Amino acid sequence: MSDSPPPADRPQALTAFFSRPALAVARDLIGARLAIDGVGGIVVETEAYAPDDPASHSYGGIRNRNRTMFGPPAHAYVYRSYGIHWCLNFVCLRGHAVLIRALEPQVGMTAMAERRSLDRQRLLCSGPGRLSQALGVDGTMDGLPLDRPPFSLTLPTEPAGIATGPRIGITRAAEQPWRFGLADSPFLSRRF
DNA sequence: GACTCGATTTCCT
DNA sequence: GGAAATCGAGTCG
Repeated sequence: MSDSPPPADRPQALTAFFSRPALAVARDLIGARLAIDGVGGIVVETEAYAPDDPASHSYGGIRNRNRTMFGPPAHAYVYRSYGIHWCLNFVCLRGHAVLIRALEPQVGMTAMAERRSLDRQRLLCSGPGRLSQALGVDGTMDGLPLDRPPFSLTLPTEPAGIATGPRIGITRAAEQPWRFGLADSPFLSRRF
């Protein structure tokens, strides 16, 4: 056990964390530290999507595009939005997923600025499409496990002051307050 | 701050 | 074949 003890505890903890409904996971992810290839920051905004939710990709059953949402928890679900942007989600219970909408940049900000052709921190990751561009997320990361590189995910140790509100950019079930975030963070895609 | 437009994939008819 | 889509940048006022 002295050579290279595989930290079997961490991945299990991550799997357990994500083996819950998206609503619970989305709330508890606020304050987590996410990095991809050493580029990332603090999660400040999420949204929950569930199988019985008309706004969710998983609504209506399994399809080619949403296959990953029905796979094992603690994996990435990446899809293209409006044909232009990539969006990063984390798979929870079967058919549940959490959309990562905004980060507070902390590490690798040079790489982010380069990918985004921007230097203003506030705009680096304040939105799902921007975040994906800044972190280099694309379709090849769909289905990758979150407990191994290039992903690095550290769960929050203490509860944060969480604000809730209606989700953004959807037409069905738009009234559900399934958006979560740090109310006073300047890095939100939109204020609550 | 509000509005318009771009550009691609997926799914339904 | 066509509409809708978990958006962002640019423009106008």
